[in-house]
Amino acid sequence: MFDEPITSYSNGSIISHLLRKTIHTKRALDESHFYLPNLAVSSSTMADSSQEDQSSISSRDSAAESASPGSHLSTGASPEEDRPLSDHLQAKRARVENIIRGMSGSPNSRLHGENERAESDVREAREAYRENKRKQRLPQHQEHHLTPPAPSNRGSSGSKDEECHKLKEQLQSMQRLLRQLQEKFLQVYNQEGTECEGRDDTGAENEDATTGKESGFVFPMSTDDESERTSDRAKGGLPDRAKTGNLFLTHQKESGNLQDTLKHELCKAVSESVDMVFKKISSTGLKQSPAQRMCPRPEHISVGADRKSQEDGNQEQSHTEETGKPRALEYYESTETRSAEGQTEALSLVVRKPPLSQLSSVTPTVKRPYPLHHSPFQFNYSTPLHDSQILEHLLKYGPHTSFGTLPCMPPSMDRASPDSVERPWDAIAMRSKVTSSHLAHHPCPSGLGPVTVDSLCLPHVKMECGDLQSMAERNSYMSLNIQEGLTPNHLKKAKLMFFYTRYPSSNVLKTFFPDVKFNRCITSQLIKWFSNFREFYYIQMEKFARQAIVDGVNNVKDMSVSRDSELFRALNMHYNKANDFQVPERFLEVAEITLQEFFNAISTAKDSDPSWKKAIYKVICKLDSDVPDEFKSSTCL
DNA sequence: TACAGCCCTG
DNA sequence: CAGGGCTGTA
Repeated sequence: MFDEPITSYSNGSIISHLLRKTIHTKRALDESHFYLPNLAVSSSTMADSSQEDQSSISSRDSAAESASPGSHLSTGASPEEDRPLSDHLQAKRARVENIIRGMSGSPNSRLHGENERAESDVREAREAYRENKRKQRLPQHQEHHLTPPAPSNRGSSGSKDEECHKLKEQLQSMQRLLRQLQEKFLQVYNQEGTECEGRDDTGAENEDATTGKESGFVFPMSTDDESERTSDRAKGGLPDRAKTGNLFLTHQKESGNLQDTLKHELCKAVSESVDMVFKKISSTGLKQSPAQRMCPRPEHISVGADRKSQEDGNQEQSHTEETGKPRALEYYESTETRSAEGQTEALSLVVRKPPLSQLSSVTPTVKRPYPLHHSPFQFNYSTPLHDSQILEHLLKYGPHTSFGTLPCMPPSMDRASPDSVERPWDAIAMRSKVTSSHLAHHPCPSGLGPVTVDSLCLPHVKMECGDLQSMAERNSYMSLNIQEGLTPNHLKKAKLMFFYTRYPSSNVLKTFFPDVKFNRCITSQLIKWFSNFREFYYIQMEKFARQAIVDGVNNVKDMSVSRDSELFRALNMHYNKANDFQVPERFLEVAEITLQEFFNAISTAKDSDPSWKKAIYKVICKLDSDVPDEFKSSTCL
């Protein structure tokens, strides 16, 4: 039954696979193949994931990253490949049991209605289900290169042992539930089989050939495409059957419908059970040191390879399934269902939530050998503070939903960036940069178009749906109210103020940046800005003055500055790039005076004096005019 | 000594 | 645009 490379299937597809196989063999299955002696794999996997957190995170991280996990898994060169196949199967079975258990808490689950045998377990699962409702669909974390040593060997804490024990028990109960589910499924199927007489074999094979290919390896999550198909079947199922005209078709539809429904439930349950496990583990991990909290390598490392291997076996299916599938769902699939052979437990599918200090060691090294369009966003990186809320929201409701429901998010911030492109992995690198340095000190509100992105130092960062970028912008918006730093809007405002004042005093700055919490650093930065503005200004003046002299201009009166002149265009481009500000006439006058000063100085060879410009500066600094009061408003821009 | 401002550099 | 060095000034 398991002689085919089942290990290359994803954890999601394994469910379909098991079901399909179960049907196909019609109870010929020996339970002992399925039900393995102990839970050593899964429990040790659990222990290992947390335990590795304690001991060898950084080294293993780097090793995992450099080891190109994709090829590692797809080629089957892993040492785990040599492990008894039963280990994987058992672990996966445990995982499925976990899923089934989660389903038992779902009101929609009717296929496995009575679970008296595992009543207490079900209750526990329900509680866990409720507990983790809010965290469902978190990206999962897989550990493919685990080498599971005994937790006690490395002195894991007692609470962790306890957690592992609990999880072990849960897994056992889930195994039982899975068996029940399989039996149920078989019952239903065989009922239909007898009804449909000799069709059974054909139907089973057909199931294998069609349904299996069609949806057996991905979760039929309620995408438009899939739900449409499902509802079609639901609509057509019973009536068709009554017609008896096409019993074969009827049977197919019903099985497909049932299977779809079942898989849909399983799909939901996967997220929930994974979240449940993660929650348990993370709660344990919080007691550890920051370094220990570092989780094993993120799941996405293997995703590309997994996907590839999966597609190798199910190319037609993948193509048909993926068209019209929301990105978010694809992402979940990619993380959930495309695990490879080492994937043993939901436990290891953990979202890392290290403290900020861990960011630099986590994010920059991530590589992703993954088709660009397959992963809309990555949330495996750390999620401090409100980011985590945003991520949670995204994970719960998908990337296309509004953030308006988030209490901390003004509804207006919900729009996605227009220039978003699918570059999820760049987004990873972006995030570390943004979080570690720029967002904190240079929050950047949107509204400046490309400037915004550049100012955030995100020139190569493109995010599908604008999720991450808009997230960054939301960060900026929120910071805008805190005003612990200067924003690009402040810079823009300062540049416009330069049209009035070239040498603003500290008091002027404080007056005209009332929304800025001034300290020595901020003041220096603002002063530096104006210093830079002046620098550019004078450089332009000198350049044009010299050019005029080269061009043979003799009379200083020929040196004028109008809105048509090149000099003005250069200055306007610098200080008023958007050209949405009417430059005051006074600035033209000052510019003209400055240009003439330079012209005179250069024509009289004063520029031989190293400090010849100082005299000009002395003149120009007296030409400042008052900045309009409109600039005092913090919302003027 | 502290600070503002300029210059140079990246 | 920012950082750092340098200079002039109070």
